[in-house]
Amino acid sequence: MYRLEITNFDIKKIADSGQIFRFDEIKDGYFELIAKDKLLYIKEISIGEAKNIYEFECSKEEFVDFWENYFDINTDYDYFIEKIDKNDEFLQNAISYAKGIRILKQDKFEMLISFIISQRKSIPAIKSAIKKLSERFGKCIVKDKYAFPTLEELSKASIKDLEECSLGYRASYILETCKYLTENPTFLDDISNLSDKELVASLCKLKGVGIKVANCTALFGYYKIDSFPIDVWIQKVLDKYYSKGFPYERYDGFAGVIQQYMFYYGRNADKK
DNA sequence: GCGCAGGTAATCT
DNA sequence: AGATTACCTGCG
Repeated sequence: MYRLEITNFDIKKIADSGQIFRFDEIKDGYFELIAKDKLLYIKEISIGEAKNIYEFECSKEEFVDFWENYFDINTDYDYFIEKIDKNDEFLQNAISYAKGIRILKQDKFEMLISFIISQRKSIPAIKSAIKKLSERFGKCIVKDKYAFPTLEELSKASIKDLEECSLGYRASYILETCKYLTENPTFLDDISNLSDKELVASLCKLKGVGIKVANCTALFGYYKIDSFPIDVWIQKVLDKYYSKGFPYERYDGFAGVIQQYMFYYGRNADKK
């Protein structure tokens, strides 16, 4: 057990923020998360004005070794929030609603495949496809819980196997991407040294990866927090509130954090 | 029953 | 370059 009292950290919002598909509230205030070959349960103890308290069902060592970095605990999100334009009404609303979201440091390969799957799918459908894929090709962590498959594991899948995981036309995208990565085993690591722009361009070379999927992979798999993925929700926000242009320069270096606040608020609160 | 969902690639103007 | 369209499947 490891208890944490912390600001700008809200598990429920993070689980529902669209950056992760393997994080669920399985009972009220009780969460299940699968990352790499780790399974973690988290209990919400209290949600406060400033700080929230959580109990992580793991040792302090495991938390410090892995989860602290994974949850981006040591980044000062107040710094980002203070930089937001006080006169920007939409962003101020978004912040008060979405405060608590952090950018998780997830696995590159998992993010790439997950966001290839995500196209033209609703979140429940994405989650269900990833679950099937993991159960079929990933390692068993404990009974009924499976890790996301590694490249080696997923490469064993035939097009038929993949289609059976409700992937539809995305099956060939995943097959070809796995094939390319097997032939170029250091590709995903090598491109991490590139500039954000070159990283996204490199990812776009993969079959089934366009600008949106590449940006999501960069933001959530490479922690390139300046990436600003534009999906239908963000596009709606941009059209409605920033028809004269969004001030990207102002948020240079952390636009992805702002994007997450905008997305969460736009999708969950600012409907229509 | 049927339109559409956190897009991409191919094929047009 | 920019606009249009097919694409699998599951959920509402």
